[in-house]
Amino acid sequence: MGVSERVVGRLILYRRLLKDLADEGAGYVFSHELAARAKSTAAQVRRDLMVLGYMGSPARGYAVRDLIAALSVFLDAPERQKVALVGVGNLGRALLAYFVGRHPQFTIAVAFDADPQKVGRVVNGCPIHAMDSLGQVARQEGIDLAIIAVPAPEAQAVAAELYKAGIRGILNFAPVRLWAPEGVYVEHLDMTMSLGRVAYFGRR
Amino acid sequence: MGVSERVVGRLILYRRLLKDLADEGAGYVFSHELAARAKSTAAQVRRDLMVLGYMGSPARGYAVRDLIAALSVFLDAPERQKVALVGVGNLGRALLAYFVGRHPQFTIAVAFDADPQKVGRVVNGCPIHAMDSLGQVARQEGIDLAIIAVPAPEAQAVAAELYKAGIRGILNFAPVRLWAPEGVYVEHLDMTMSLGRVAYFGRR
DNA sequence: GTAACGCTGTGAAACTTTTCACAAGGATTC
DNA sequence: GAATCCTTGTGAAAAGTTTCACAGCGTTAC
Repeated sequence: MGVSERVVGRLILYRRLLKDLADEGAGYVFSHELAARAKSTAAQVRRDLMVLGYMGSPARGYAVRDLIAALSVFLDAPERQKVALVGVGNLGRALLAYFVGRHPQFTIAVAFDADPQKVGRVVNGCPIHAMDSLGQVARQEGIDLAIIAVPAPEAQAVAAELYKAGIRGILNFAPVRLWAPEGVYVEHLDMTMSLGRVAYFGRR
Repeated sequence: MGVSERVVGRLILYRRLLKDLADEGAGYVFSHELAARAKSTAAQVRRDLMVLGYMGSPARGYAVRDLIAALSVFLDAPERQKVALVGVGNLGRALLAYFVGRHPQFTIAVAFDADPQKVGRVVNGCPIHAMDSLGQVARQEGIDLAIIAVPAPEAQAVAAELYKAGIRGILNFAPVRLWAPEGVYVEHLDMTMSLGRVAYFGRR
């Protein structure tokens, strides 16, 4: 029973929307309401939620709290996952600020940078280590996931070090298609490609 | 003849890979070589390239220079497209540094921020205007596209202003699903969703 | 009670995307 | 020049994803 990347992405979105609903005090929600917030369709929402096993009531819809709980059981690891950030340039610092605190299921536990000036500092509560200690520190800290925010030419070498350190997933911001061994999941977040697409479709 | 988002994304990737190949001095390339670099398959590459009308030689493959040219005719606007950045926080500054210079087909012509401290400054060659001048300045400068890098609660209001100013495409970094009018293309680049997916698939 | 309503869960249809498989054809070798 | 090789372009099959459509049901109205 493998769930596709698309479905998982939407489930993550639904959970966020449901948290907004909970904050607004909603107790129940219908698939078409969730769909309106997700800019999707009711049928799509119901189909996606099938993978959870959780069932809504035909008359009241989904209990917001319970559905959030079911989504969290499905999406989250039993324990908080530790993330390493590699590359503390402009983008890396922005990512630290963006992720720190906001997401209880992740901790950016350590960062790495090649610049000796940055090594030893603590940014947003995250200590910066030397790049050549990557493997050792990552193993020692029990890091599960990594975010790569280094220049394109260095990304593949960084990834190789991460694989050796036993990392299981990578979020790659460098505009390079990374090779990954069996069993490691890599997501490429290619901002240049995204802007290119906006430019293409933005003129019909 | 509508080309899908996925195909356009891969064409953008192929052009980047072909530029690398050109820099390495390659004159011709086979579909399976391009596929290896794109972490894809030869059949996929050939199918994607069909939309260009450009044809390779059965014996030599694709002429690198010519294929780059055909891709550029397909992907790029006739004139350089002007982009506005809205929100010059940590992420906005990182995006300015990331995009400026590197992409001849775009210019980040102006930026906007709500903080009066930042208004009037020039970051990476890009002048920062007040948020309430958004509509006026965007029209005046003839802005085609926008990048939204403001906090989530402000994103929809910013988008509404951009629509009024006649923008045609948006790249949205805020974790909010934006509503868009007919004819405007919005791409959601949701970093939290991406990290969530890495966390999910990174443990099988 | 009973009827009416409008929802969920889900088979099946429709549509989209990827992969297969092969005819056609240049280049190279003999 | 004929044979061989390995490629491209593309119909057709396969796989994947979304949408349709409706049976079944809890709730509310009367």
